[in-house]
Amino acid sequence: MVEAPRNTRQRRAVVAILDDLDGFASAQEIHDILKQRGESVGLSTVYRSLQVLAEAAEVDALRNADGEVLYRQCSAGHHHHLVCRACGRTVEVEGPTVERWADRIAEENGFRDVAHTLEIFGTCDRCTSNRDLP
Amino acid sequence: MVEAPRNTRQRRAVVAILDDLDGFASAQEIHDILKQRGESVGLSTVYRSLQVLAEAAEVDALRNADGEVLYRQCSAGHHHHLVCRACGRTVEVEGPTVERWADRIAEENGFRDVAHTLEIFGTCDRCTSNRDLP
DNA sequence: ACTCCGGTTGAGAATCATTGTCATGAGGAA
DNA sequence: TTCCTCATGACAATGATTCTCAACCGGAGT
Repeated sequence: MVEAPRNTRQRRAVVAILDDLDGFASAQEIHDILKQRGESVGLSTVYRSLQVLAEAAEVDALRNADGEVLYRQCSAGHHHHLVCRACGRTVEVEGPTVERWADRIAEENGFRDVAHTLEIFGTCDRCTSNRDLP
Repeated sequence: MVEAPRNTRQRRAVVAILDDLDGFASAQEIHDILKQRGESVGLSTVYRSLQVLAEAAEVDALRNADGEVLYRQCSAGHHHHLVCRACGRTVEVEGPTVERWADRIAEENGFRDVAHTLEIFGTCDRCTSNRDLP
């Protein structure tokens, strides 16, 4: 039988941050924000909490171009992301055509246990207009 | 003016490996193969060569689930990959519909300098039948 | 409210891919 | 061949992430 995770201050704090943020953020960024808010949580615990949440599909995880893992609280169901490289602001998008296409391609080539990654990166309008400021 | 890269034994050796392999491989794997073949090349040099080749778009690079960067000599032009998680064997695929979809989504949301990542992972038929061998 | 058990925490060490350093080596143009 | 550079490679350094393990605390039972 699987044990329900305990309701600790630390895990609540991490979830609260994810609630507030609207874009993707790294574990280290979340750790910093927690420190700023005065409800410090150990870095290891931040990583562990995010892992658990990601496995439970309560948050989405993806890698940026530098290979860092970013996390975000998302709506349920399979979807993809349009992510601002600069600020992490994110738009959730659906691509039912893409899903079918990917599965068909995989099947045609005899691949099993298929998964796919699809993310769109760009610079959002806000960050574009904030260029070259002092 | 841009200098042409020098034609060194080490770079030739790395390219030769990429020629032989048909799937994606990590820098460390390529380094190991070079060592096995007796034409040892420093690990730093393997990394540098692959970086240069990737920037020149002579090889494609992607990250596996563990965050490792994998390299492969691919055909020219924009395309995506169906990659075997177990052996790295790869099928190049095109998805013109996906490209247009991604660009349209980004534009509709005011994002600039758009790029996208799309990879399909699975277990290929060979690796599926090789399961559970001694 | 008290106890106790086992999951949870956190400071620091460890891991591991990747990058930086810099003295030495070797393309290749003249 | 000479010489100027860029390239190489052994090694150190980086940085995100994971591991370790003793101390801690949530919460179920009493």
